[in-house]
Amino acid sequence: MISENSARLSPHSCLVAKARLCDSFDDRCQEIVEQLFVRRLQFSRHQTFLHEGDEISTIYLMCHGWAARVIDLADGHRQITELFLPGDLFPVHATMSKGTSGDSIVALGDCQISTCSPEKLSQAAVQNSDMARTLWWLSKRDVSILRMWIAVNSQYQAHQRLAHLACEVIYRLRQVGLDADQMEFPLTQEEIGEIIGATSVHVNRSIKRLRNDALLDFPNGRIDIPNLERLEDTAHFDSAYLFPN
Amino acid sequence: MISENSARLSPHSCLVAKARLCDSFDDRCQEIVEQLFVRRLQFSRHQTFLHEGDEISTIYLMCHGWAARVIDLADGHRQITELFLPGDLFPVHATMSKGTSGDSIVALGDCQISTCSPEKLSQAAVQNSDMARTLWWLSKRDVSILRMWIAVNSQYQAHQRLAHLACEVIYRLRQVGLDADQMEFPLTQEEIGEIIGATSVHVNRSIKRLRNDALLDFPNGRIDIPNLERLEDTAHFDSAYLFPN
DNA sequence: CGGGCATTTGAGATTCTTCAACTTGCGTGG
DNA sequence: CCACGCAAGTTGAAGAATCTCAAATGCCCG
Repeated sequence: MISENSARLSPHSCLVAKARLCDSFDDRCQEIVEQLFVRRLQFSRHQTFLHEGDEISTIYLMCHGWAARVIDLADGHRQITELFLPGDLFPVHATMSKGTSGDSIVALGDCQISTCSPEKLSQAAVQNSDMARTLWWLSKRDVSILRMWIAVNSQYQAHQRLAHLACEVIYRLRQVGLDADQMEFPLTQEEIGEIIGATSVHVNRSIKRLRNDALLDFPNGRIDIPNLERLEDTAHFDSAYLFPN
Repeated sequence: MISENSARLSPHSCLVAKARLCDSFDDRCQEIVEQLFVRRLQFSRHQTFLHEGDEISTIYLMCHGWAARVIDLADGHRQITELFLPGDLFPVHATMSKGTSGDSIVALGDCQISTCSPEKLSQAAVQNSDMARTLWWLSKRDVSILRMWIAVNSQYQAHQRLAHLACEVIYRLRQVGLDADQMEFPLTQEEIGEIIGATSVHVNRSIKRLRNDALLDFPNGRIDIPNLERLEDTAHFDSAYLFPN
């Protein structure tokens, strides 16, 4: 699919675009990243990067595709707690802190990723404090998103949560130079429900409502936002938590 | 009040108790913490540690009392995204990454804290990689809690969310050697609602339900759990996400 | 063509919110 | 000591949001 090509970047350019938002990330850091993340891998939909309980032995850099961190609750409910888009490095904490994973990370569609061992990245962070600060900045941004998800999922109604998610995805992709209009949107309504905390039936009705208001639609596995500004209004979306500067 | 004394620890012992759970935290790290966190401060209920938009210039170590990180959403809703209990260090990310705060941190009751400048702590982390790894571990644990809050708030019903919160508080206090039974429980029903994402009316009815089932009550501003095991069952609580080892 | 997965729709039950009123405890000033 | 006010807890009733169960439709792919 030709239009897909524009969404396929060089292995590091997407991370670099994001990390450039962090003051500490300089040319030297970019060199380090380019030297460390050389191995390439592919994952296909539903393949897991990491199983719950696994010892974490790889740091991933998403180059193309989406993945999700999933918590399986004891009563059978599932919750997606993190979305990994192109340019995202994960799991960031495993760089500097050994341990097993408490939850799993699964591919939401076909993914191209680049990898590095925690040891090498950790060594780079110990030797270069700008690199260490960049990792802290990446983690801080991830945490900021987690906190916003708590707030949005706890306080907003389903159609607002959905609108907020859509806005976040748009902005996060823009930060790494991608355009959501021209990419696949790989989430099923079931999976959207596992993000915003709603059943797939209710997600379906929330989409219907936003579609009727000409705010949001998902035609042909893509996302369509006729009027982003109005969508942001209904979601009370403020991009500050994504550190857009 | 005499029974309160048992909840008042030496400035560092609570953090140390928690950090000892992290492999990297050794005697040298303990020395560093004790040398750095010397300044003492008091905060009283509703005082703010940090306003939204403030430049972060202090790292806090909670010695006694509770605080909360609060997001004020654009539509007037408020959400507590983090609870700071004795032994908690915050904001951890500010140690290694400068910037302004996206949300505020407020005292939920009278607090005794110890402080340190981000510069000094950051310097210690750059010079001593065990210290750096300890900070990463503390952050990883905080993030693990954030993810669980997303899952619980998104998937469970109000009485389960309340039960889960109660279990978490019990276990977190135990990790630093405190006993919730013998401490004040400083949250109003309104504030509980801002944590679990429910109105204070609904919180009240959820408490009533758990009280009727002899699972949980809040008599005289304290917490009473007649049967922790049964409370954990209704909350589907599994303490693994608190890294209890 | 058929099977499987995702989407869509309907109807009824449950959870949660809203609004309003009433109660309780507690400190403060007269 | 009492009166008052205020914050927090409690309760009722109506309505909105969400879930559950069930069925129908659409669509891709072998």
